[in-house]
Order: sequence, then C-alpha cells, then structure tokens
Amino acid sequence: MARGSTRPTSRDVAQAAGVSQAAVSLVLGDKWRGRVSAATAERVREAARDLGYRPNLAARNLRLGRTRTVLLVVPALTTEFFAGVYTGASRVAAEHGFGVVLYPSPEGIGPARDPFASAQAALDGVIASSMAADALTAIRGEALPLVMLDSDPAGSLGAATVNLDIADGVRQVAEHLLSLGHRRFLHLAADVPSWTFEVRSRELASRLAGVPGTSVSTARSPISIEGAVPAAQAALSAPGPRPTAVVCDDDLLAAGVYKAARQLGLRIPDDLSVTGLDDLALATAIDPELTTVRLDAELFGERGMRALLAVLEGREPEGGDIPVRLVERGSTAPPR
Amino acid sequence: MARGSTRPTSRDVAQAAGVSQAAVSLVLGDKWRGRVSAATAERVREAARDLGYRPNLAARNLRLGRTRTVLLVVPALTTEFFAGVYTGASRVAAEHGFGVVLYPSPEGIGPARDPFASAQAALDGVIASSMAADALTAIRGEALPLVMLDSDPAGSLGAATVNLDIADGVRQVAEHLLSLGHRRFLHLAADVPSWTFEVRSRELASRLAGVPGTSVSTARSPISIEGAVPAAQAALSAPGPRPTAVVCDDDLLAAGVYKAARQLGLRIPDDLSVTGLDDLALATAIDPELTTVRLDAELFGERGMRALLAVLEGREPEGGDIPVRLVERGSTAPPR
DNA sequence: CGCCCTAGGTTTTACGTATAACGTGCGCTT
DNA sequence: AAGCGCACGTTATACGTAAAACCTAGGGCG
Repeated sequence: MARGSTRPTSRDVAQAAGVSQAAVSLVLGDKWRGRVSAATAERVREAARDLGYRPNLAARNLRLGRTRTVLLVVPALTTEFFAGVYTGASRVAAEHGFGVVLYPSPEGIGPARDPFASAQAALDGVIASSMAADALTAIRGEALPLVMLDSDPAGSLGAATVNLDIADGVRQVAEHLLSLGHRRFLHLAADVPSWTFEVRSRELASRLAGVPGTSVSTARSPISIEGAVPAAQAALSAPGPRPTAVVCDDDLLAAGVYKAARQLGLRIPDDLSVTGLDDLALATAIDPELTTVRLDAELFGERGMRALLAVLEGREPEGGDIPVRLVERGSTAPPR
Repeated sequence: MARGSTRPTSRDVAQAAGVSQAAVSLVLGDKWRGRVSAATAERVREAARDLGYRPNLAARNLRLGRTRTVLLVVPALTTEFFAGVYTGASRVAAEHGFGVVLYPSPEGIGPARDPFASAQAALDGVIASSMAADALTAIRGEALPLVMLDSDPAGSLGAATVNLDIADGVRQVAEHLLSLGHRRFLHLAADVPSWTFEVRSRELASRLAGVPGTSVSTARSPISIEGAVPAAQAALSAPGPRPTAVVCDDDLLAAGVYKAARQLGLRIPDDLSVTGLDDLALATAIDPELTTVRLDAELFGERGMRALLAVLEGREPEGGDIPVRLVERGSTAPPR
C-alpha cells in the first residue's frame, strides 16, 4: 500500500499518531505507565498496527548493545540428535525472549570458516558442542559468554559445561553385556577427537578392568553408516577369536555394523551382539531393533540454554550431569 | 588484556593508528586505494589486529540497511534432507559474503511462533520450504524477498520457486513397478498439506490411469518411522486383495512399512515391494536396502540460494526443475 | 498564596559504522 | 607563474532506536 518502498520507522508511527518518536518507543516497549495516557498509548498502538510497523532490529541491537540472540555451534546437521538439542535450547530461549541461531560447521565448506562471519547477527553468547572442533578456536577468540556441551569440565578453562552422563551409559552397557556372558568385545569408536568420545573408551576399559578373562579391541570410524562398514568388516574378520559383542560410540556406527555383519554372514544377535548410543529413530527401524543408550537431546539443549542464561545474568549455572538410560532391545543376547 | 570490558571500536583503532575513524573504515572496507597511502593503510590494519578489532555488525547493518543474512525456513530439523539443503545454501551464500540462519519451525513450541522474532537478526531475504506451513503466513506479511522451495509455481503469487522434479520421480517409480508386473498399489502419503505431496498423488494416479487392471488405495501418515507403522499395518490388513507394492512419499514412511510388514509376517520384497523417496542414509541401513528416488538436497539448497541472490540483485532467477533419479535396490521385485 | 509533585508528554543524545562532502599541500603542465 | 588535479586525508552526517534529561500545566497542600 505504502508508496515509499522503505519500511515504516518509529518516526512514521509517531507522525501518524501525532506524538513524538520517544512516545512511540515508550509505548511499544511497554514502559509507558505513568508517562503516557492510556488513550494516547492506544492511538500509538493502532497507528503501528495500521502501518505494519516492525522495529528495525539492527538499530535496536546497536542501541542496546545486545541482541538476545545466541549461537548454537554443532558439528553437523545430519543427525537428529542435534536437532533435538536445538529444539530444547530454542524452547527455553523463547521463554526468555531470546532467539537461537544455528551454526552447523558445514562439511564441504572450507575448513576454518569463521562462525561469526557466517552468522552475521551479533551475538550475546555461544553454546558449542565440543565435537565442533574447528570452530572452537574462533569462539575462544571472541571472548563471548560460552557454554560447552559434553566437554571436559577440567579442561574448559572456566567456561561453563553441561554434560550428559555418558560414563554411566557406558557402564550400563558394559554391565548388560557382561551379565549376558560376553567377554570378548570390540569397541567401534568415533574417529573424532572429542572429550565425549574419550570418556567412552576410558570408561569401557575401566569397567572391564576388574573382570578376569575379558578383552577389548578398538576400531575407529567416521560417524556415518557407510563410513563404519569397512572398519567393522576389517575388525570382525581379523585373525584370532572373533569378538562376541560390539560396543558402538553411536547408533549410526551400529547400523554400519549391521551392514558389515550381513556381508560377512553373521547374524545379530545370534553370532554377534551390538549396542549403540543415542537412540535415534533409526534404532527401531533396523532389524533386530538396537539395544542402545537413550540420550535426552532436548533436555540437553534446554540445560545448555539455561546455563548460558545464568552466565549472562551473572548467576551460577546449575550443576550435575544429565542421566542417561540403557534401552534393551533385540540386538543383544548371550553369546553362543 | 584490555582493561575496559567493551570491545574496541573503529574509533579506538583510529586513535591507536593516529588517523581518523573514516580512514579506518576506508582501509578495512578495502576502499582505500587512492585515498590513503599504503603505509598508513598498513598501520591501520596493524592497529586493528593488535586491538583484536571486530566490526560491530549491528552498526554496520543499520548503516547499510542490509545484513547479508538470509533466513532458511524448514519444517523440522529431524531429517537429513534439510540438513543437505542448508549445506548447499550455505556454501553458495558464503561465496557471496552472505550468511544463512536456520529457522526450523520447532515441534513443541507454540503453534504460530513468529520466525522473525526468533531469528533476531535482521534479514535480507527468505528461503522457505512449502512444508513449513505455519510460518508461511508470517513470512508473507514481511514483504521480504522470498524464494519458495517445492511450491506450486502457479499459486506462489509472484514469489520465485525452485522445485525438484518430483513428478518425474514418481513417474520413474510407477514405471519401474509396472514393468515388474505390479498392478495393485498402496500409496502411503504424507499427512502434511503441501503442494509437493499433492504432486505425488496426482502424478501416481495420472500415470496409472492409462494402464488397465491397476488400482491404487491411499493411506495417510505423519512423516516419521513410528508414525507410519499403524497406518501401514491398517492398510495392509484391510479386507480385499492385498496390494503388492507400497509407494511411500518419504523414506521414513518406507521404514515404517518395513516394521509393519515384519509384524504382519510379510517379507520384503517377496510378499511386498516398497519404494521410498529421498534416499536418506537410512535407505541402505535397512534390510533389504530400499528402492527409492534420490533427491539432491545440496543442489536444491544451492539453487534456492542462487535464486534468492538473483531476486536481491533484480535479476531473473534460473528456471527449470532439478532432476531426480530412481535408485533400484532390493526392496522391489516382481509380485508372486 | 507559594510551592512542589505528578501526569503526560518532548527534546536530545548515543550506539558504531560507511560514505559524501570538504580541505590541503605539492608537482606538473602550459 | 598561475592554476589544476592528484594524493592523502579529515569532518560531518545519517541510519532507527531507547532512554536520560528536560519541559509544562494543573492540582493538592501547607
């Protein structure tokens, strides 16, 4: 309708309502009580509605020196896990008038792209997964309020951390497989340098250390179904007695083990027990359904966002790891 | 190091380099040739580096009236498909100095949340999937440059569209199943009102219309593995002759059909052929591997971004649908 | 009656950047 | 020798908003 192609500003609203720009700002910012009469306030709101006024966020951000926008840095977008993290963080953020912008460290784009160049929005703070290794150095350089997800609490140099109790998950897996009678394990580990994966290896080894007659070999693989197939195939056809159970760092790796097993003629769970970690939708789509550790991704995101809000407000973030739970399904059975 | 807690501004850099703020802006904006001596330019750059200067994006956006930031609106984050779209769009955007912000219309957050409140960044334009129905009305209201993904070219009211050639994909599926000898079909359709799904139904019906002795029934399901199971189960155990082939609107639905078939004691592909659409990683993780239509999600995202750039620059967006391709795998065979 | 307080505004300023408009010397041309 | 353009800058201004500081009239109170 408007002739001019530019968007209406608060000044246009002021003119339409017959008041000053300051009055518009007060009314629309809900700070008018005792400063503007109810009638005038209503006139301003009406004018704003008529003109389709939307505040210019760049101007507001500049004025206020903050953006109510937070960056969530994730390693990649291809798993539903981080989708859940985003959903949870976004929900909490919305409750506090914040927005969340996603920075998936994109595969195929140059290695060290600057997240802050990509998310052109100015930022109040950052939540970063420890898996997004490339981005981390850039983040440190910004000196922004930072919350790390699944990162070494000791090595985070003061940044707040929110962690899943992965160690407990691995303990539950080990317990379950030991009680079924397994003794020879293969640990199919993620090929990504990150504290959260180191924990898995360490905890598995430590849990098995006390049990006589156990052995565990390790293979490494990129985190994808197709990527895991060759690694699993090699490890399962290596000389010497074959492992009877494969503990995977991730459900995707477990799906790769299924494929490898099919190609080797091994049947799950009769010839081989398999466990995953995540409980993706995939876990119940494959046959047999996967015994895995359920991670509550949304709660993870919520806690991350809450921690960041706490940091922004100078409070102490809530402590304590997020509990996880073994889900027993058809991919594990006693060894033959 | 710096005592003051606030970030250095271009004025601080100017002072450190002994020049005016304008000179800093010229040098750092790479517009200094013929205006500033090489020596001075170097001094400015050095000062900026020493102070760790980063331009305030809010101020720049306000000044320039544009943000080089684009919003990508997707229905949800849970499928790797839109992850690919994001990756492609992001790559092209980066080549042109743009950033992409993601707005996944989040499940579980109130129904009609305003994407522009969530992405607090000001925006130059929007790329929106036609599946993100809730968000669309809000987008229209903004009068921002808009590119629609997989949307009715006729009904898009002037907005540019970039489409996958889904109709051709469905034709290839129908052709494949007909040539195997199938005549009774079940169409497991997505329970989402969107042009891209209407196309699937229409095209399937139209392709089968010319072939005598064919029949197709339709069942609807939400787009998720678990959601598809009851719908598939009901449709496959309905009275009357059972369909010999199930055409699914999405790979996730196909995975649900696998589960339903297992529970009904039907074997794939002996008792039932199944096809999907997307070619997710899931497609080769399930057994038998899924015959499906491969969509090039990254190319889709790239084309979407290119179209938006064209709109922003007043050019005509490139036309033509993106080709898709049937991938024959183990889930389809002649009916018994 | 003089004063202050309050309601109901307005004027002004600052946020940090990009750039248009405006100097200034100096060397070169004619 | 007058002038003119070029090299090298600087000064001033605008973007749109939020909010501090300021103004004014009227009523209540001592």
